[in-house]
Amino acid sequence: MPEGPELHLASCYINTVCAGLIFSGKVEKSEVSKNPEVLFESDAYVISATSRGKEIKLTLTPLKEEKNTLSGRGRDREELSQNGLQQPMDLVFRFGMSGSFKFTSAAELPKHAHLWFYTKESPHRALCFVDCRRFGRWEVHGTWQPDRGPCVMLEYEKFRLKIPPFENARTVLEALQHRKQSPDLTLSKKVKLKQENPDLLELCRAVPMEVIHMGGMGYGPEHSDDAAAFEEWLQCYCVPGMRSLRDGNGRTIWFQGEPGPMAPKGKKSRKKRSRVNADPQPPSPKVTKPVPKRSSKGSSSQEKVAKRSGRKKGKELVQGAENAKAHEARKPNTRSRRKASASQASPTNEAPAADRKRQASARRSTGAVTAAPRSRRVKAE
DNA sequence: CGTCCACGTCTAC
DNA sequence: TAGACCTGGACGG
Repeated sequence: MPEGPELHLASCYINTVCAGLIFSGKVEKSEVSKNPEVLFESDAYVISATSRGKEIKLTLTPLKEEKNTLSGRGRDREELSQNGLQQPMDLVFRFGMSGSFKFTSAAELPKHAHLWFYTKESPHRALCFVDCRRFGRWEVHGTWQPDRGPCVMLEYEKFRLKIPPFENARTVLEALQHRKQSPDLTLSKKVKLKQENPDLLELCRAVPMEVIHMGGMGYGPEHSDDAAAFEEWLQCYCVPGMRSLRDGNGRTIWFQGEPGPMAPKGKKSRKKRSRVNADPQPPSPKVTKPVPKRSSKGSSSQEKVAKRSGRKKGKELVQGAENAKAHEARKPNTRSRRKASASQASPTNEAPAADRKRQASARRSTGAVTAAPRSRRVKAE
């Protein structure tokens, strides 16, 4: 699943489950995937992972002792050294909207597995790239995509754009003038100061870091325990009482309080199917009374999940003062999104299967961070 | 059953 | 800067 902290968690997951494990044989790809074949084969190899922003890199490293006999046939020359040994290989993945890694029994590969690596042991297990919507990509001999921004978490010192959404540049830049630090501080001291006195930029890192330190696999399909904890952690995204707006790209931005002077005006209803939504009411400028942080204390976690499951559509997109009412009215009808998952279909068979329920749309925190007004209040989102 | 929506890129106009 | 690329859950009728 695809956001910064999640990609990083996926790399941690891979390194954890693959620690000390020997993989063997060929790398297999589903029929339906349009991504490239991975022409790697080794009798014994190990897998490790690293992440950078929204990319993850797997490194397949054959063990030294290997005497490769047959596997070179028909393969690209560059894959093999002169003595026929399989060379190490990097694969770079992007997760699209629904990618993830799972480590499972090889006999029962997950539905929507599109690339998998077998362990040498018997019975075999497999590390699988699973991607229901198939927006995910991988590149053989991949490198970090050169024109991507730096990693918010691991390359913080390079991540200094300082541009909150819906604020105009002048305001942002002028505010930063007042935070000037002595120019003779070292970079690391500047970074330390920022950590101790977090501003929006610092929180762009701190928030994903919180997700990482939550442990587990965060959110995503079929991790109900983790997902409940994650939803409890969310302070803005899909939280009743918070507001949302669509930006110029049709992306829903969640925030608390005023959207800022450059907020998109209500006009721009969604492309194509917008007739129904042709917003009769202009966006209410009223500030929603903020839901107190952790106000749900005392209710059961199931209730909390249900409370957050209301969907926003049409004129509800801009949630103003009436939101609390609407939310209350909706509450009795909202279904829990938690559903058990069941069957295990063949990974090469992508026929629609109604018997498998997944949660492809868990909550996220990104909007909360990006749309947050500047101040400590950000922290409450 | 049909419509809307979702954690992201890509590329064709 | 619109679509395109996909599946499947939630919801409305």
